[in-house]
Amino acid sequence: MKSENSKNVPMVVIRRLPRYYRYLGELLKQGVTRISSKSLSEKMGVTASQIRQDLNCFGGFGQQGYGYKIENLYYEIGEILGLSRGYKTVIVGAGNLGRALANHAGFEKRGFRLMALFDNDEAVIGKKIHGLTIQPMDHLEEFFEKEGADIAILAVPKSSVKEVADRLVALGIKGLWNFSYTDIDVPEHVAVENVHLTDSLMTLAYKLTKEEMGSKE
Amino acid sequence: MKSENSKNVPMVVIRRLPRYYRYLGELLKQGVTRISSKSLSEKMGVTASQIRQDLNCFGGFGQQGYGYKIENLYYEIGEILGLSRGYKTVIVGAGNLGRALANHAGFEKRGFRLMALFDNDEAVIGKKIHGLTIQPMDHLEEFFEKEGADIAILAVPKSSVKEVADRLVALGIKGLWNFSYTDIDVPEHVAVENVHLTDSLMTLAYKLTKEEMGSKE
DNA sequence: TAGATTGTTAATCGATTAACAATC
DNA sequence: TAGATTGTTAATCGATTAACAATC
Repeated sequence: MKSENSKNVPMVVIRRLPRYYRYLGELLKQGVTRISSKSLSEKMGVTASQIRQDLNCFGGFGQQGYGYKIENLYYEIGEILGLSRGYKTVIVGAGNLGRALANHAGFEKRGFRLMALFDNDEAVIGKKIHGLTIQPMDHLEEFFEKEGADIAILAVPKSSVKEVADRLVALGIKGLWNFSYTDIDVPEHVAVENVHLTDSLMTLAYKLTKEEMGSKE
Repeated sequence: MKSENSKNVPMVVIRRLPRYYRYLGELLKQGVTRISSKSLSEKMGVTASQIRQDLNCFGGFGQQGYGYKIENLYYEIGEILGLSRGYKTVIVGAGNLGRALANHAGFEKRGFRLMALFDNDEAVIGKKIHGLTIQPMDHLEEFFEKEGADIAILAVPKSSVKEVADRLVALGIKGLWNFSYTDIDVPEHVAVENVHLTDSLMTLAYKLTKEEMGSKE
């Protein structure tokens, strides 16, 4: 058993945890109770070595000669990620994307609590989405005083994301999930995770392009 | 100048190209015409070495003693990614997310052509989104016969993604942009790019959790 | 020309895989 | 116990950074 103080786990390992979590959840749903790194590796298309190395960054979750108890491992990964912490989440920018994200089933299932939506467009303010009324941006400060929030989902246009991010940082936000087509610059203690959709689509385009080149030569 | 046949550029380099493209586009908009790897590296928070190494996977785009002509480099990266190929794109699954993606401004600006939306929910079929009428899934085969498509955006629930993906592969799709909360299994010649939103949110949660742990100890 | 900056090689760093002793 | 599989160390592989000769 390693120290709880998982100080320097490389980010590349962290980014694999949600995928493990996903596969383990699936197995659990199928009623499977234990699994070896070898058979999990075959399902996931990675090496068993990598799975064991990754998990051992956090502690000895397995049992020699037996493998891993799926329920336990699933729970532990959830804890590492902080899914039981019930992070309070707000959506800033209730356009098409913001509203779609509000209705995204997965987030609340994974323990995130959607508390409010904000926008400055009169056309959407007052609309009810996923049981919540879209509030004007002016209410942001008051909301943070009363309720507070851990995570803000940034679904605003590129042009306003800088200003909005600064405002949220001033209000004490802990993490920003950024969907705008630009990187944002925040103090080091604020966590940022970017979802650059256009970047991802361009990467897909590259793969097609490469495939086409390959077949022509 | 290296060979055009950019066969073995590591994926990790490819994934950085859209970000270069983004920064270069921004500079271009600001009227900047040339840049050195050093000053670009400062803007982007990466090393100048990495920029030069990355770009040299594709050819000598720069000029010693001068740097890179932004317009030229921007164009070249666009070509590498295949942005001028006008990839025909369809959205399968016109729920909240699918409809939001249809309205996403960035894609058409980057050369992707949205041709059609499909869904099997009577409640949305016939609705007009972004100038296109949502069609029933039955029309898929006919559409591919008449028009064809390169990329399908998969915004269907996890439960049907496997079936939908198989169907699209049978129709000759070249790339799948997968938004469902599951990995998909397709023949090797079909490109897949996953956008696992929940995975990304969990990664963000980890960062918050780590931050909190750190401040408590 | 002198200064600047690339393209590219070599050195370093980090991540993945292989191997195996420990042990359930 | 014997077989299986982990945890962990060592070996390999790949990616990043540093350095510098080439050259604009």
